[in-house]
Amino acid sequence: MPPEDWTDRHVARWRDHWSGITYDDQVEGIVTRIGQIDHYLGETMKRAAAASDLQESEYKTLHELMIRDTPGSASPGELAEDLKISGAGMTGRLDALEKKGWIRRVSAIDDRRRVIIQITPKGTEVWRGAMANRGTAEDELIASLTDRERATLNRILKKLTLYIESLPD
Amino acid sequence: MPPEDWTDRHVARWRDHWSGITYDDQVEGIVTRIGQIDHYLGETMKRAAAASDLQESEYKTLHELMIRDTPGSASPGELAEDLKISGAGMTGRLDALEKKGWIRRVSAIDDRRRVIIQITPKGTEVWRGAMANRGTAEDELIASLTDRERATLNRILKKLTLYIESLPD
DNA sequence: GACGAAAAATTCGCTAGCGAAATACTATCG
DNA sequence: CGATAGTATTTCGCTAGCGAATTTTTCGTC
Repeated sequence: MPPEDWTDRHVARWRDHWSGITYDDQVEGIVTRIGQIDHYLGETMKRAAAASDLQESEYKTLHELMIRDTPGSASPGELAEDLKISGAGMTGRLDALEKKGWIRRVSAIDDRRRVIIQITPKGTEVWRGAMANRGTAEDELIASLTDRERATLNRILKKLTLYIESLPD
Repeated sequence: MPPEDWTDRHVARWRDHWSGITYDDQVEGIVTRIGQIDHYLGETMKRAAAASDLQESEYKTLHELMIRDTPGSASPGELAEDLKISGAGMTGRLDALEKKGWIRRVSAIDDRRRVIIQITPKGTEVWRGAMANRGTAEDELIASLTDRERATLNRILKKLTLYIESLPD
């Protein structure tokens, strides 16, 4: 008898009590497990951020600003899109980072609607500190898989992400 | 040359610009893809909820209240734990549902600290309507995988969830 | 060149959720 | 039995993020 996780029990409760409502075991299993894992990863990211006295949103924003083809430089709209938050939310995040002196806003030359967000030397230092300090919880989670399982998981997950990315916005 | 998803490009940017910062391609791939997929699933759930004039939080709460060994009956703490939100957040959600007449709060007999949340007939009706109306976006996403890939994905994801569930709280 | 549509960033008013604190209740231990 | 620790729920003050609206600028068409 293989061990059960929370999702197995959730799916069993559906089966036991609501036979009139159609659902697919496998779909529900995948969807629920992805949700559970993502929640855990979110918690580990909050802890990693906190280890450098950052909020998760600060950590994510700095990281997305640095890991790009133009490291340390991006428009608010690009950042919002990559981080999958609204423009209004992005403005709020940037206001907070600007206040702390980690970024600055510069008007774009080629298009006066545009703002360019640039990391400051202080912001770079904060981000590097956070990267050095980020912990190993993700690595440890994925370490519970074999090398082969990791490759397989990435391959299958990528089929899903390619599907999602093929959809119109 | 296999197609690239957003995560491939993200990982490439890391490699191209920050060789001094250690990371593991496979880990980053898995973690990022799970995040992307979960975000998409969240969006589909919001749309499914909206199809029945529900907020996502309302939809999730009603669903968790119904899909349990005691369908339609649970304590706030149990619901909060299963939904992975704080007790304070759970109180807010329940206040909103109670206001709409979809649930009621009953004092527990065996333990006066406890409240029992019970679904009302109206709440059951709303939930059934939402389930009937929930759309097929999840099914369609997972339909991009073969049967074998689905089973494999569930098996590997379950290894991760079992690891997470083995950790102390 | 004029006009309307689209785009970029921000503002505004609102909501969901958080952590800490508060209150009441229950369990355990000496 | 009394004191203490732990538990369940809610309240409180705060924050991040949302959708809609706003303002300015750019683009495309005639």
